[in-house]
Amino acid sequence: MTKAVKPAASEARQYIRIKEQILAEIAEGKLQPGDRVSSESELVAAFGVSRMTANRALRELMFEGVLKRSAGIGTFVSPKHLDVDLLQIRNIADEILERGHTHKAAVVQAGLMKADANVADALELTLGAEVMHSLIVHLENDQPIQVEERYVNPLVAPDYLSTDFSSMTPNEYLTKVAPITAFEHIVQAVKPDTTIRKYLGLKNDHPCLRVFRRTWSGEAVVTCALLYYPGAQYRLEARSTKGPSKPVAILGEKQ
Amino acid sequence: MTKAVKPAASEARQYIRIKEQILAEIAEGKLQPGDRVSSESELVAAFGVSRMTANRALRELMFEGVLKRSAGIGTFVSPKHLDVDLLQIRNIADEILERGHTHKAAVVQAGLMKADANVADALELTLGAEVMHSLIVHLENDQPIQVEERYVNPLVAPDYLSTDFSSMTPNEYLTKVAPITAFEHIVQAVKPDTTIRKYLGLKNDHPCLRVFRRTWSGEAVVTCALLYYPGAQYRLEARSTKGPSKPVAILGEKQ
DNA sequence: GCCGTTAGCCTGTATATACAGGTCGGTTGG
DNA sequence: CCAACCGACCTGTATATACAGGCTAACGGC
Repeated sequence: MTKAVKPAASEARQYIRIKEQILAEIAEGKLQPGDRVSSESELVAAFGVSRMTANRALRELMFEGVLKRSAGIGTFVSPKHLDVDLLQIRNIADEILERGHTHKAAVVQAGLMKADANVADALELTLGAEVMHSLIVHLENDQPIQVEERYVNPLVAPDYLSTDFSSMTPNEYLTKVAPITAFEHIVQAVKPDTTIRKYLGLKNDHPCLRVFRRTWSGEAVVTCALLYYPGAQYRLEARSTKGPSKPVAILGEKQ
Repeated sequence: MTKAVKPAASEARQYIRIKEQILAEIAEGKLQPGDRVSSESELVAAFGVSRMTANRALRELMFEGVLKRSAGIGTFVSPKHLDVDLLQIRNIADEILERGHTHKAAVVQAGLMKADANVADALELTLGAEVMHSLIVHLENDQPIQVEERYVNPLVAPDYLSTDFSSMTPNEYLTKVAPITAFEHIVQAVKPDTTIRKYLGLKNDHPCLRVFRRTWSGEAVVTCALLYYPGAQYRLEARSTKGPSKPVAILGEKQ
């Protein structure tokens, strides 16, 4: 036992290692929903950590919905652990073309800028780092259908700004140069500000769906974007893998 | 100094007390989004706890999206602290309770009805089949926070209507009788109609997030629901399993 | 005046230890 | 035979301590 000094040099934090191993075993099916996972003291022995560290790993996984714990019994893989990996990351251009319509992208703005606090935070870069920025309006049959404000990590996709967005959407390009390994979507209903209203050609009180989306490739954040959709016209679907294949009318809407 | 024994008899756990006080100060406006909250060592002094306990309280509030922390700077109130996790299918009651608030469910309507075309389609039943229907308003601290209009497949959950929804949410009950094996979420931004506005206490032009949600148990559709959230206050998060753990400010919102 | 060092505060991580209380199975006494 | 008890194991909470590394402001030398 090394004497309570620094544990793993500059390596991955201990509790992260434990979490990763458990997640890996769930991913490869070694641990099934309902299965019991190692107790805190078993992890102490296996990883050579203190119980508080094992406790933290298990507690966080419980918070994240992966595990369920109960005192006196043990820790178990949560039964409702669906593989949620796909929230349909679709290309807006493909969707429009599928409907038999034309797609155009109007680049309103594109250039370099220094990251402010929010952008730096979102891209996991330092304050003031140089990032690429673009503002694009997507048109379906020449009608605006989406406003896309995007910030791109130049370390991952240095050639972003020289892409021709009329032949390839930003998303398409970025997916090509850096395959997505993780993503995050935060969805809100908002009243769009005047700029967005102007680009989308909306009336004052028109509700709008705003998606804040970030994608990762490995450890690096590739890009984050604010996507504005005129609300009533657009829908975002999230499905588990076993979900439905056939689209269904949303209740409360006229067919 | 009391010697590391039992701290507060059988009373509220220390870290919960700290979390509750911070949440209370946010609720009553004493702490505004962006404000700095007490540092760990200040909490140590104020509550007479160890730093690890203060650390846990702050860390959990960060996980829940209430606070943002950065080493060397301090801990700050997150610009947004209400959220719903879209893919981690969470219970609205749990979420509210976690925030230290009270949850009540007001059953506005409940009964049997014949499925119209849309409902039959959504539940994968035949037109005119008998289905169960409920309209429930969820209240957080007696403020309406969600309207839930639900249709339930009687073949899967025949006892649905006799459930006591004050002690158990519909979702909770249905998950118990029929474990979810798949789900579908469709999200839209809408202008709520007068009925929904009335229940949520919203102004005319307030945007609203509407989630159309269906869940399966095996081959059968268990239930479908329309969930209305007051838009600006609410957000939905969708993440891949390897996604970020730390909440980030949404671009375009003031810090 | 400018720049670099430093001291001090902050969070992040990790350890060892302690006591509480829940659950379960086995042993013991009626 | 059954019930009551006990001990083993588990999680939950809390403490005190330690070292790391990010950030800032103040001080001092050139």
